[in-house]
Amino acid sequence: MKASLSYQCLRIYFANYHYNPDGMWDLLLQNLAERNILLDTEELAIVQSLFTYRKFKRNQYLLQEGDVARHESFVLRGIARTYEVDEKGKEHVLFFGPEDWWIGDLYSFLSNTPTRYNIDCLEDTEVLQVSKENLDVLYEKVPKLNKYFRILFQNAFITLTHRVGAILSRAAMERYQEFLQKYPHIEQRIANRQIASFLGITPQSLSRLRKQLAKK
Amino acid sequence: MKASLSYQCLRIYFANYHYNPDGMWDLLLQNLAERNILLDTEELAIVQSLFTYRKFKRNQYLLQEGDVARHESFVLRGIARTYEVDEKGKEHVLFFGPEDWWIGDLYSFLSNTPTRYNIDCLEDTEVLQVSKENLDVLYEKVPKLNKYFRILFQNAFITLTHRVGAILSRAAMERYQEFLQKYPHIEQRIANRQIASFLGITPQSLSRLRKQLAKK
DNA sequence: CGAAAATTTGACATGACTCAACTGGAGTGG
DNA sequence: CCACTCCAGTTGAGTCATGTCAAATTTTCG
Repeated sequence: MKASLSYQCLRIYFANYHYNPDGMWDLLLQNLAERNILLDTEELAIVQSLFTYRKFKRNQYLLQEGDVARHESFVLRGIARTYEVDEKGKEHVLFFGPEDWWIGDLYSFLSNTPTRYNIDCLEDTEVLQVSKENLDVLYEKVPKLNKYFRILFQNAFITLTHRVGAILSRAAMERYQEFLQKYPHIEQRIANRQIASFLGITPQSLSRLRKQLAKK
Repeated sequence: MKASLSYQCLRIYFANYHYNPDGMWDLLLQNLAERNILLDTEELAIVQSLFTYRKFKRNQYLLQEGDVARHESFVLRGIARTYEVDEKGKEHVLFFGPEDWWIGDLYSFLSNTPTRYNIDCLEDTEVLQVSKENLDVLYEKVPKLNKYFRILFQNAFITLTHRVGAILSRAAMERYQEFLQKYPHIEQRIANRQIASFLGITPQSLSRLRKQLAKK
């Protein structure tokens, strides 16, 4: 199992000529380091043995409604989105997951129950994935990862709290401007209807907001 | 109906009026235990030395906009609310904090910056508070608390994600019914206008929803 | 280049908001 | 014990932001 896994990773390295094998772990390690989590050689080896590298094409799904989320994914390149489909068939974007972010359905992942969300790729996307079993081993063998994810979830909680506040108390225009200011890099890479969906408005409404902004 | 509710509150009030010092830590320890965090005698002593017990009256503030959040609070009894005031002076409830929950403004707490939120008590409320300095010491001396808060924030993140999904994709009526189902114990203790604010609608709209429900 | 998708625009509908008035219960003081 | 006030909740009428549906236009991508 482990052997074939390594082999597969190796094969993917070569298949993906854009990707530098030596640098594959840099982004994750940097992300850890930014939260003051520094791994020694042994810990790094454990991490490397328990994560799996995967590539997804644009429009390919990482997770589909009804399936159980088997992995959490750290995005190395590209951008994914998590969305929900309502009873009228409309999509509602909950998150964008560009490089250096984690994506997945935590609830499904932890509880082993079918997810209500879909996650697909808005660009060709590369990720490092960890399964629940492996993550449990990781927490066991590298306890400092508890601190890492504690900080990660703390920040996610703060961000989401702010987002709920924005939806509750600010008009669509204000939310759009906040979005532009907060995620300028994402805004340029994704379709307006995705942004509209994230903001909780229709593409038509967003178009009108943009028109108003252009006037000024 | 109203009478029995008042009576119940009264009963609870008297039952807890003379707080039992020996039992003060039970709720927190139980909360830890539910997440498989068990403290030995030494660790318990450390925790007890770094938390502070405080009582607040109904309508009293734990935190006011513009101040820096110096503590995170674990609610032992009563119920608090976190709300934001928009530029028109309207209040928007982000969270209710009944017993067994944590409340505070994490962002202000961690970054040492003035908060945009207010936290006040909807009932007489008792809490255990920890300051940032003490929490840092705690993480240092009782590393397993990283795991505790990691799990806590994980769950908070899941709950908030669900809430954003609900706001984006479901009508007011549906959100209200979800709220009733999810927090039946809270619903009976707080004013409708607080619930309306939490749901992101006006008290008038909520009143109309309730009328519709009653018809059926 | 050409088909499909995304965006924009217009006309109209609607759910939720605002403002204002009314109801009823809780608390207060004469 | 009643009159009075206060406040949450309810109800009604009119308004407004945003949604819906449909069509025109632009952009994307095979």
